[in-house]
Amino acid sequence: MTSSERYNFKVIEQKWQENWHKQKVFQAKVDHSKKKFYCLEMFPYPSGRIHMGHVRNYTIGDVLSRYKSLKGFNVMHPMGWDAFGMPAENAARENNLDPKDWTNKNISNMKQQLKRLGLSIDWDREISTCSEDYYKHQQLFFLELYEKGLVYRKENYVNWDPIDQTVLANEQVIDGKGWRSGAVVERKKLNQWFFNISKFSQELLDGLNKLEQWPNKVKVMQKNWIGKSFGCEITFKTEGNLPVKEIKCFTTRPDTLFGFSFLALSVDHEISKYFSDDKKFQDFKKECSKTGTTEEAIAIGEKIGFKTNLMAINPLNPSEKVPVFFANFVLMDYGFGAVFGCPAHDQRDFDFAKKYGLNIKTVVKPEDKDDSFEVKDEAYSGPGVLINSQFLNKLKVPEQSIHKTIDILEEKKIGKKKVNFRLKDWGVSRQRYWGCPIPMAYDEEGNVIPIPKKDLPVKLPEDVDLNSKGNPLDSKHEWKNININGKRYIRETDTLDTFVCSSWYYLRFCSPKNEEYGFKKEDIDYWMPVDQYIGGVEHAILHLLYSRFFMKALGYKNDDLKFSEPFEGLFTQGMVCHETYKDQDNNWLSPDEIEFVNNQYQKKKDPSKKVKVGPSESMSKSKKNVIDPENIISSYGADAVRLFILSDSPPEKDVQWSEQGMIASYKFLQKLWTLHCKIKQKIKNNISVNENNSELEKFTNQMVNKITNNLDNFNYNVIIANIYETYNFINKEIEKNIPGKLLEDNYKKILILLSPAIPHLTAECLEDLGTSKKVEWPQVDNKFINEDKVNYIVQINGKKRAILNESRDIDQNSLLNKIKLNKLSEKYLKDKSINKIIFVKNRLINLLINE
RNA sequence: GGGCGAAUGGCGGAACUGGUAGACGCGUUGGACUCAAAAUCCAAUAGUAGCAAUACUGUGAGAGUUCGAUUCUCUCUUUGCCCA
Repeated sequence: MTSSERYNFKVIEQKWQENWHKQKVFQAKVDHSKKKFYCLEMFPYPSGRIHMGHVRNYTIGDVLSRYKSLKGFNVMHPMGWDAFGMPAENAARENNLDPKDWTNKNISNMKQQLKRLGLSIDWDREISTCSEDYYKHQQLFFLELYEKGLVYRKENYVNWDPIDQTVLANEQVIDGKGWRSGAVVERKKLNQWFFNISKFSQELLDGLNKLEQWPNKVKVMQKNWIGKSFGCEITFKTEGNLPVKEIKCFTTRPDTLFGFSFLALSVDHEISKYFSDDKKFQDFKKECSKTGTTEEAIAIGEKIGFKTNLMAINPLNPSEKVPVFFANFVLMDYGFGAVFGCPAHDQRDFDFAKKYGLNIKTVVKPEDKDDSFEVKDEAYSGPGVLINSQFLNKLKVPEQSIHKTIDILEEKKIGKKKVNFRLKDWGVSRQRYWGCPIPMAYDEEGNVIPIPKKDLPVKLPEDVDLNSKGNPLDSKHEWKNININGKRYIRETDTLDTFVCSSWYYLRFCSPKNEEYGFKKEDIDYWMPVDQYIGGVEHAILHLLYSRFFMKALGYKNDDLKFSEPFEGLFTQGMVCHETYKDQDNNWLSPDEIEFVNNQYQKKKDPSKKVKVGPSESMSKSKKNVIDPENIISSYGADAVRLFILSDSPPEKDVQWSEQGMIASYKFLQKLWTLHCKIKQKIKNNISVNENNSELEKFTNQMVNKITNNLDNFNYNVIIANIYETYNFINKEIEKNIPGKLLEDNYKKILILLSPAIPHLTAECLEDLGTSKKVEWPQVDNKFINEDKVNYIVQINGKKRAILNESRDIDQNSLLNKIKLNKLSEKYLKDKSINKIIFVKNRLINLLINE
């Protein structure tokens, strides 16, 4: 392309993308002489088309990868596909396709789209979780974890969709109904496979402290999710007509034991076996199953109970006996499925006690109230002092009371100090076709046997009937019935949760082609851990916690793994938002259906219809406020899109999509090219002047400093501002006479500074200047950072009155003398005495005078 | 209800460990070019007063610490996210 032409992004972007591809510029190889940098963005689900969220995510990662690479790191920046999951199965069913074909077609389409963004990805490492090459290793990991005792099978409640005959994830239950069938979801017990993640609760919690480069909020979320609570296990003696002598409870508030007024059990508590013939209890149990399984549903739902004839004895006050209930708000997963109720100091217990007319005894008063304080309309759960609690009275709640009570209970051998975690084991069974088969089988008696490792992989069968009710694998008899060592078995037909696939993919990228095992030790020893992981904050808990667990599980009883945390650095980017539009009938409208005429929005085909503009929300198909990246890239080019998506907001915050902003970025690149042509001409003319123009050099060095700092701190929006600043400066500066060599050197440095954000245009410019060798990130010459002259702020009584440009490191008295020579002193200091002077070296001077 | 964060021009947002508030972009206004428009270029753009130099006010509200606070502390308001 010759300099006089308008910048043609279509030609140039394609040219460089091909160039990078042919020369394998981004191919990563283990090289122990260089420091590695593993940059990973969360891999996409192959839905068929990329969306703006991907553009933002991968642009951020690309800027980082390119920058690190220019800085001399050996960068690995891979990409793959989170390719198992329900959408493929649904799409396949609706359109009568094979999920595999559907997925692979989507992958190839999305790959093309990603390539058009000019990402510095090593495509030789591409992986797809639905390929046999990937999931066979996952099956082996499953067996390894099984051998280590980290995988087990148990009965558990699930959200069951009675129409689709399938298990639903919590997020697929909307208002208590199945998201697709609309059927009322039931709680059903199913045998499922579990990963023993709770075994690592403490480790997962402790590990967070080491993750210095993680956003604090993510660590806090994980900490809350793991939910370590410190409390006490108390054994209550019981009396009644059942052969039950005692019930174990876990509580975090043993100090309120004197306020004890009932004991509540989960309907699944072992005691429930004595009620199996009790019709009323069974009805009650059915009623309970209508409340969802989430903690929130339980908190909001009405509290109901079923009274037993048992009485529990307060261990600290044996004359006191309280009723034992089954209650819907007690979960078998928490503690022992039994809690003691103290209505005065827990709102849930309070509501329950009111409903069943139970005693409400106040045992904590706020510090500022006297001992006659009584809980009336709502429970009091704040801090204070214990009252009405005999020997526990006057203890401070919670600092003293909990520990002290536990000590007493331990002494009396009634209770035991105990730590409890909220984190539950990870149920990984899914009753679906399109997932990784679980390599297990059952004999005729239902005993479990792992599939022998030599028989792996358990391949997902093809040509299944997706329209069959329930799990399609169940009716695939020729696949299901197998023979191992001459004995008949039935395969496990559940497949693994797709979160399992994404829990170790970062390892696979290190050895994507390794046949024998999921990774090669020498590869992960070099590349792992991931130096920077980038993705949406919506994965703050599950995916990141599961990945952390998987790493620990692989390292369990295995000394080969040298690290336990997979992601050294984490960055969570914000979403891409757009205004929402509705017509008069409250139907969502997409941005292409409307236009802006005469200061108002109207429908394109029907200008008489008014359009309501709603708040800007994250782009989603349901609200139709999506912008298709492919169209945008076609109209404006990859560099322009990259520039815009980075420019408007800090990357960790949401960004507002703006067509005007997009156009501005596009125009700016045209201006940059025009400037490039001017500069090239100037270099060519090579004016030899003796003038020593150091302004350009100074600016360049300061900009190297600024952009480097901003890159290091993820201030990518500020980098774009720096790029604009640079343009503004140079565009003016080149009007001056600048020696050709000086101009060329500085301009090249600047192009390198811009290259992580806009790689195609800068590559073209560098080539146009005849740069052929590999470029490096420029160094800062500190003499340009610390200038000889400094702007001193002159304040009088704390108010800025002037700025004096004086020599660096000037002392207070010299500066004061300069001020006295200035007209400033005439105005402000005449006939006034200076009481005090505050002098900050190279910054400011503040004169305090009498008014 | 609990935890964490946020609040700066018309808008998105800058401001290093307390030291020139509003970088940069969008929008708006005026001008140049043009028969005209688009594109492009130049200039202005926190508010109030003033012809102006300039002065005063100003970072959600109120207090506090300080010579000096967008930045630190406390209270409140609004708002976002997570958990319930």
